[in-house]
Amino acid sequence: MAQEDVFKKLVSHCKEYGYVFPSSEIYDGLSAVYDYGQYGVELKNNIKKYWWDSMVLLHGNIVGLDSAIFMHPTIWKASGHVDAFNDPLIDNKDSKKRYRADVLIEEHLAKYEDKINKEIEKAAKRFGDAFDEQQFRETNPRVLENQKKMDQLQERFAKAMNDVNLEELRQIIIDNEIVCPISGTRNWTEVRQFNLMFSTEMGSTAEGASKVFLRPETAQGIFVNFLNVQKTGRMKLPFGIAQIGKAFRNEIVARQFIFRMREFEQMEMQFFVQPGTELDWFAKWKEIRMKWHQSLGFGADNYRFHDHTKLAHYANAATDIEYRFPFGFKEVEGIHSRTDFDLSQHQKYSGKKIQYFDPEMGESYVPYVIETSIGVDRMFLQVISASYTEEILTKEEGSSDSRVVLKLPSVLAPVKLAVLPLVKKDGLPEIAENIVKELRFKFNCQYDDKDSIGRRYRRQDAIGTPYCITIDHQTLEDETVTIRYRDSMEQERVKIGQLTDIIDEKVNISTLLKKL
RNA sequence: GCGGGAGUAGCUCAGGGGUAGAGCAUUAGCUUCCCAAGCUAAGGGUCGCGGGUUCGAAUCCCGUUUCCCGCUCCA
Repeated sequence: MAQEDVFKKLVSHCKEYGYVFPSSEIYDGLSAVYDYGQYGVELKNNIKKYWWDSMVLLHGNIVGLDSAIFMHPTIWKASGHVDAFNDPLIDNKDSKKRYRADVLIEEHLAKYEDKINKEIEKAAKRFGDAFDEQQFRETNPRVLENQKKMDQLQERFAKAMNDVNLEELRQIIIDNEIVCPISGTRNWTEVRQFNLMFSTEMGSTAEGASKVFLRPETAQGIFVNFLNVQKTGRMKLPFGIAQIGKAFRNEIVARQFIFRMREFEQMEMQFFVQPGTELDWFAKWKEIRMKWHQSLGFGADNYRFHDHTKLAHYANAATDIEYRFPFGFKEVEGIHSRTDFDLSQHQKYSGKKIQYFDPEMGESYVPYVIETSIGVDRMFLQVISASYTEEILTKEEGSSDSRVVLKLPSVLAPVKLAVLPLVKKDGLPEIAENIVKELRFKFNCQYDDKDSIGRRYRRQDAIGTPYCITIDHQTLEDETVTIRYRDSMEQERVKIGQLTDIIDEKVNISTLLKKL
């Protein structure tokens, strides 16, 4: 089956079995927003718990934080989000290409510059040593003409950008007869602004309200709390701060199910280190994080690093951990060496000294930062697409049969076990109910006595329940039950009294953590 | 934004002017059988939305909207 079809089936499986629903579905949905259903939320919580414990529980020098989604607007000035991601975009209707309107105009300005320079070059050749560039610039009519046009355009462009006047930007493009480099036409759409960040009003009255942004990343909440955590926790470098939380981005297109959503959840850890040691720590965190992913057993071949050659303005090294999704290798987690960019920016904008006094070196400095940032939803998609399996089974008499099973790691599975009376009589349901009453304190359990036992097994397979406990007539005699394993479909007979220990050993999160 | 495809039951789809259908799923009961599809019954739909043509529209026409795929952007 084509991978694309597998993905489609996975998406509808998620909806049909209570993992992921399209948001606001009864009102025709809301593009690129999804809700997690009864099993989805359990799986998501388990993923978050596994990440949190691997960071905060296992590292004495990493602590947690839960900073607010609303933050002071200046934070986004300092981080560069306000200026760097506010591009005015324009489309050419013929070539269907989209451009940044400001870039088109800047390129046009550069053309005037080129023309002037060419004039000067020509003149320089002609006049030889006697050439006076300054005088030439001031007197040559063609240079003056171009210079004047350029200055006027520059002025008009700067004003339009400052005023965020999108209509004026379009008018500039039209007036200067700027054409699409591909189609060569001037058939332009309106200029539209794509804001990365969602904004809202803070303050209940219209007059007193001020604009605040919904955070586009959790990282800044960590940076602005650096001093609070460092001082109150008496933290010594190197140390880390971890946070799980929602973030919001106005993506231009948002697609591929929960891979790219407008509202999503991040698990970020910012690790503060001594300047100069950051690349060693970068390498170390690459290794740690890859190990975390691979501990889930989805196959080492399905992961790779994608090192960035083009770095963001704040980074001096960056890599992605990519997973082989049904639609190709895609980023799940980013690891960035962010230098001291963020803390320095906040130091500058807030006017507060954000530094660490290093007792060994006897001096203060702005720490460097290694960031690990993983998308919860992408991780969810990784887990579920690695687990989704369609199997053809051959029965003993030769007929074939199929099943859909989510082979989720037991530790992450939403429902750990189902307790099933083989038949709905002879006191078997009562025994099953008693077992559920006992086990529900430790595990997410289900009881089911509807339909044939085979159907009930298949239902549990579809939601990824790793263990089914079946109560049969032998139970009445010797207090044993069978455990049926989801992946192998094999069964094992055990004492009722042993169930807690047997299951706990398999589903306890520490089983995974010990592998790290 | 452009191009293409699609909206009929929870899911997969049929029906192309004349009473809204099937399979699976769901619920209740029967059956008691260790790996789906045994029996009986029930519930569930203003056929995406709005307008038009018509005695009559899920069906024809116009508009609109949502979703999916591709392109443009992505710290």
